[in-house]
Amino acid sequence: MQLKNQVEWALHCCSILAGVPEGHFLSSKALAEFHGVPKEYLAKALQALSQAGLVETTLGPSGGYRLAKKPKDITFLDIVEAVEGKGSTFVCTEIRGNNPCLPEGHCNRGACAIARVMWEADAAWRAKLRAVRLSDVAKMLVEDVPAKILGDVAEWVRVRS
Amino acid sequence: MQLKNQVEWALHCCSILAGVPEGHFLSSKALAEFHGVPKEYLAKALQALSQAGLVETTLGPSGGYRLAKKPKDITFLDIVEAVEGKGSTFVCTEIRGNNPCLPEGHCNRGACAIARVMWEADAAWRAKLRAVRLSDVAKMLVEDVPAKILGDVAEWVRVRS
DNA sequence: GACCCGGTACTCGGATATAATATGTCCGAGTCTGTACGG
DNA sequence: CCGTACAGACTCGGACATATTATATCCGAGTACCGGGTC
Repeated sequence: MQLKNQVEWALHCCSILAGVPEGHFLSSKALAEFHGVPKEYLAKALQALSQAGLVETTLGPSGGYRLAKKPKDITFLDIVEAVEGKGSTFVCTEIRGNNPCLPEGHCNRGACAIARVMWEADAAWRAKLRAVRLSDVAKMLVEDVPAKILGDVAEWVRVRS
Repeated sequence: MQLKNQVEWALHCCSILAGVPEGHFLSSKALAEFHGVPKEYLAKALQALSQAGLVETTLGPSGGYRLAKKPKDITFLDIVEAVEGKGSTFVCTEIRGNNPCLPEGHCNRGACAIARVMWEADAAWRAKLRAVRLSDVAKMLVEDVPAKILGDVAEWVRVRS
């Protein structure tokens, strides 16, 4: 099991979009160039974000994407679920129903014990992702990345938006 | 992203193997019949468990599988990792390195902020799985499943092992 | 009667096809911008 | 000089191929059991 690359791309793109000046948009082409990934394919990830209502789009020259909410109101989980879907990582196919020892017409009450455990773990994963907001990334970057580079990136975004 | 069906099968199989009488084995054929899944394919999941050292095998008539450790010493994480691999669900491809604003020869120190968050969530997921042991499943089943059925299953296993 | 030996049937393990999904690419519909023209 | 209409170019969005992974299946190597033969 492995998350799609698009998840990583979407997260990085949102992190960049958070720095787009008010009222401006950043095109998928610019985002693709910035991250060094195929433009056409990255567009699919951005589409998913758009359908999830996380980003807004505009067509035409100087069009592109921008966040639809404030960075404070977008969680990692929002982005991950937009790309990967909201379904649980574990799906119970109820194979316990094939148990030959079950009496005819037996009906299992509630979820099976194994599924419960797996779903709990899944919930813990999602809880961790829900706890981190896009605004938190900005703070981390300030600590990690030299101010000079941060400034250059901001300038690069400003020019392309 | 979705876990393989084999994970579910492996968990259920281990839960059954925990009830095999001391010194006996249960064949993949029996496990497949019990769960109503293709025998040959289930064997792959059991192979993974075997390679991970979770189960022991014997060939020949009355051969098959049995747990290599006590149910108390086998966690859900052990089983999941045996089938899915130990790799993180999130892989960082370091696309930040493609950032055009980076000075020549710039070397990123430490993991990128986004990867750190994703890995933390992954760790939380694994921690939940590590906290549940195979022996806990037996307790849950006692609460969920009528004693009559539990007894029938134990008898079924005894006959086939 | 006890021991040894060989055949048989059953087991696991890895190598091999098929289906589903993730990855990557392409083209068309729509719209904003910039310019040229007319008032 | 200002407003308007139009052409162009750029955007997103979905439809279309390819690569990788998951699913399912098959066959061979190896071993424990069982029966017969021998001491």
